[in-house]
Amino acid sequence: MELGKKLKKIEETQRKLALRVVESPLEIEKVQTVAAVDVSYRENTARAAFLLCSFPDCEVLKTKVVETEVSFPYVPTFFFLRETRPILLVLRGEDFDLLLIDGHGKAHPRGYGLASHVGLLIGRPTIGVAKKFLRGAPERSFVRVGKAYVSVGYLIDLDSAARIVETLLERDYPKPLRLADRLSKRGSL
DNA sequence: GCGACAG
DNA sequence: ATCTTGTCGC
Repeated sequence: MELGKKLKKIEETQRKLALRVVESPLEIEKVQTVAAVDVSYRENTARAAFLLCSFPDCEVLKTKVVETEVSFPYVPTFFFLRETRPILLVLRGEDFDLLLIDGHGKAHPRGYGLASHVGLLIGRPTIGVAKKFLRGAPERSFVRVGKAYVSVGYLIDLDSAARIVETLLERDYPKPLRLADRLSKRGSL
């Protein structure tokens, strides 16, 4: 089956899974640790970085890096096909109260971006944090915090997500994600 | 056919 | 995301 046809089927899957995204307030007082993940590429290798820090202080508690073969090309609005695997790999065995992901959650044409997909798979609260707006995102599905576009990933609501990202903001971008980005690109902090 | 489009 | 020189500004 050609790629276009496959993507059509995947679109349907995204719409179906979007219905299973749980959106609910998260008690910020109970958040003690926040994790962030980011992925960088080098030829056919994806390098996923995991960073755990305390909340709200954001003291780095742990870092981890794993590499894996890249399995899918980057296709806008199908970004999750490319990054889900490396992310699940680096998250294996890790624990945290909340996860920040470099990509959109509900701020997506079908209301189901990478952050929602990862959240649904691991059953933990996730927040989508992107640097750019994605054409086709539903009205009011995101909020601007600093320079970031924040949206609901899973098990959280937009209000809680915005407040948490606000708390972690450093130079207009959440610190854990900046560190995870550096970690994935350089291999160390 | 052309343009736009998370990372 | 990644490839990359010089250049502008604080």
